[in-house]
Amino acid sequence: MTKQLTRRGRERRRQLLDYSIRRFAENGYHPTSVDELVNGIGVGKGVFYWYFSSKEQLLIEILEDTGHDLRRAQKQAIGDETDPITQLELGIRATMRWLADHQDAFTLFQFAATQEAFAEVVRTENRLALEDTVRVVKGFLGSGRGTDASALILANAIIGVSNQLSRSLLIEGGQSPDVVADAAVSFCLRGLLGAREGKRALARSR
Amino acid sequence: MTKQLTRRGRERRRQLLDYSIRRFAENGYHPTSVDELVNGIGVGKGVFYWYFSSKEQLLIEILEDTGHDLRRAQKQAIGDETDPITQLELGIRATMRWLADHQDAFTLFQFAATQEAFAEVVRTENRLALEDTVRVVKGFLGSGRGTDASALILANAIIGVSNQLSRSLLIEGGQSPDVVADAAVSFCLRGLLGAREGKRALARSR
Amino acid sequence: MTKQLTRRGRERRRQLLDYSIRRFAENGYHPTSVDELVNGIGVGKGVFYWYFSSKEQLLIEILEDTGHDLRRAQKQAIGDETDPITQLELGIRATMRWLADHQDAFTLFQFAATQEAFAEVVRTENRLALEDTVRVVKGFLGSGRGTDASALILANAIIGVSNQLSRSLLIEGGQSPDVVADAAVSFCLRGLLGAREGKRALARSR
Amino acid sequence: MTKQLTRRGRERRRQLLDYSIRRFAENGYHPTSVDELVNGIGVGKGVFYWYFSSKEQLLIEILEDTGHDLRRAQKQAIGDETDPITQLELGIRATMRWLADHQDAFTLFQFAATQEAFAEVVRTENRLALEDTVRVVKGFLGSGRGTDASALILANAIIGVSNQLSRSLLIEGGQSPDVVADAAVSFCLRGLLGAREGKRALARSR
DNA sequence: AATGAATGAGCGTTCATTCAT
DNA sequence: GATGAATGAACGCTCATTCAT
Repeated sequence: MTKQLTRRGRERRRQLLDYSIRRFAENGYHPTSVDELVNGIGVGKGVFYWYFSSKEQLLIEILEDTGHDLRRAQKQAIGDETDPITQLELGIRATMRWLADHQDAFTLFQFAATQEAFAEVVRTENRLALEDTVRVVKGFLGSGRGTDASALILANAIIGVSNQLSRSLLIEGGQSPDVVADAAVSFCLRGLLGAREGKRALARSR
Repeated sequence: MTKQLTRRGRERRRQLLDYSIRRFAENGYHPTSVDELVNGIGVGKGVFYWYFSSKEQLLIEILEDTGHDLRRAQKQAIGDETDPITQLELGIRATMRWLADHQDAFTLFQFAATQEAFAEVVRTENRLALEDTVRVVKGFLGSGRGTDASALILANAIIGVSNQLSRSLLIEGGQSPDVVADAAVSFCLRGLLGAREGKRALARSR
Repeated sequence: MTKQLTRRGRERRRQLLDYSIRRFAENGYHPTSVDELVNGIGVGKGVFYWYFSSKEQLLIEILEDTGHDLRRAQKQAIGDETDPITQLELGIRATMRWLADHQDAFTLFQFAATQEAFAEVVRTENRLALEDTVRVVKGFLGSGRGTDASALILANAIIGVSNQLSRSLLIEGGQSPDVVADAAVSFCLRGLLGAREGKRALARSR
Repeated sequence: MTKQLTRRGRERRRQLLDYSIRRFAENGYHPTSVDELVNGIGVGKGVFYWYFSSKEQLLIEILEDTGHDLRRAQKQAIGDETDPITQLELGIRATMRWLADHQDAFTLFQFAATQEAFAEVVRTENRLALEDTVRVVKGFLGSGRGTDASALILANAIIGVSNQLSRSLLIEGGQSPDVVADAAVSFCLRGLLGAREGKRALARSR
């Protein structure tokens, strides 16, 4: 299916991906023309279509690559840690560091989420990220009544806090990933601990 | 500056705004042409340029209108309530209800945030929303050392939770605004209460 | 369905049709770009797409217009003549005159017949032309066994002779439509008369 | 001039010719890219330009090859037959059989006749085919006043009948070459015989 | 206020051809 | 002989915007 590329081919492809991510994020996907991409790199227009079947497909591949890379970074950070609280903390820290290094990709996801053409990919990537978080949250909550619904809500809340803090403090506020991570971790842990207390209190009262 | 419009003129303008919001959200700002907008409404091309100086200006006006409307809804919900916790709860509930009714506008903000051309407006609107939230959070924290930095972080966390839960549970999950608001409120309150405890403990220890 | 055009609009459309017919025939459909067409007429490129949805659709409309016009000319020439032989002669003469005046259209049909994209239209137009001819031939043969198959063959033979003579003598040979028509008529009539004799002889022998 | 090829080279070239004839006929000359040709065969792009100097030159060679092959088939069918009527019949039968086997090539000629770039080759091939037919017709008419003009007309009529019947009955109608040939032969012979009668009557009357 | 027509720069994409390996 | 990569002009088409009526 995928074309077999020589080493030189793989480098060219990577170069196009990286440059496109940057320009799409800086200037917007639609306002950035294929012409601009190839001129920026200094190659002929045909090169683009040798490596990507269309501009749309390029962004799709960027989103997939990128989502995969973030999840990989999170998994690697957690390693074989078994305590859910530590897992959460390690995951959030890894996420902040990754977002600090890949702000452009983050912007592209935000954009792609608003376009029908990319909705499918974004949904898939979001689902995968959510599943990972849900898993950690469930480890934390233990099993019991209402765990599934609670875990989904809490996982979303955690992702919301992380994204918003990363955007406002890290990207716009220029703070360091670790400081931002501290803030996110402590807010989320309080939210989570309270949720577990609530669940236990509910269980005792029955 | 602003053109003086007849009643009929004001209705036409409103019609164009509403239809554009819907189409921009469904189909994307760039992929939706002015042609499509005027054809969809059934008027000639000139009409569009009678009411808006450009397509770009149209989206700017949408964003401003919309941001203003959300803040108005929040203020109205809070009314003259003075307890910060209740203020926060009323604000989050109003936000959820507004987002449920204006999902398209929400999508447009998300899109506009990624485009240089609209970054200024979005930043302004976000700043205003943040300031409102910060004010409530400060009321809650009381005054003291580190309040400003803490309030900014907490306000962002609250906004992050609200947005993410609205997106995933309300828009995609199809749940009712009030149920989603419950979840957001309880997560945020735990985060906030914990933060106040922490601050007090810190104060005592000095 | 079809856009309502002002008088000026109708004239522009006609101008585009006529110029395209000429350029497509002289230079080929594919080698002639939309740019060339609009530059040749001295209008902007958008004008083309105001009147035609695509270059392909333009040729389809040319073929339909043209086929309709030829049949109209033939019908008008035959008028209320009732003798089949005279009908045939009048039809062939009208055809030759029309082909002399519309050599470009003739070329376009020949081209379109070879392209999958236009095959449908060409088939339809050919069928209509053939049906008209078959009708005349049947009038000539009378009814009887094998008339249908014979009429189809004879009608095709007549069309083949007319087309080939028009191409080689009229278009390339530069002879007058009436002289070429004489040749076509006499060859076809001999072929037809012989066919009727044959049919009668066959009938008598039974 | 022509490159000296190894056996393998000759086979590759033949493979390219055959595949191109098919694709050009099915899909059109212009819409079929060199890329498609080499991918269809499974070779690299360079191979094409090793054997043919350009896509245009490829079609020219196809037309020449093909025209030569048809005339060869006709000559072989006639052999050393001396009776003009039998010659004509054998020629038409051979033509029908050849056309049945080479419908794609027939389509390509029809296409090429409409393109300035190939007009020269097509004219040459048509002239050669016409000369062969004229020779047979002259043999039939004998010599005398007006023979040349008559022969040209009759030869064209014969070719027109053959081509049209082949197209409509053989290719579209799916009938057998021999049945179609019967129809063409009998129509043409009646046309020819009548022409000879006419010429003799004319001669007697002087 | 409103329309239909027009503009023309610019877009995503294709493709015949070339060339280093 | 053959390949994968590259070129860049050209193509069909779109679209924000303007304008005469």
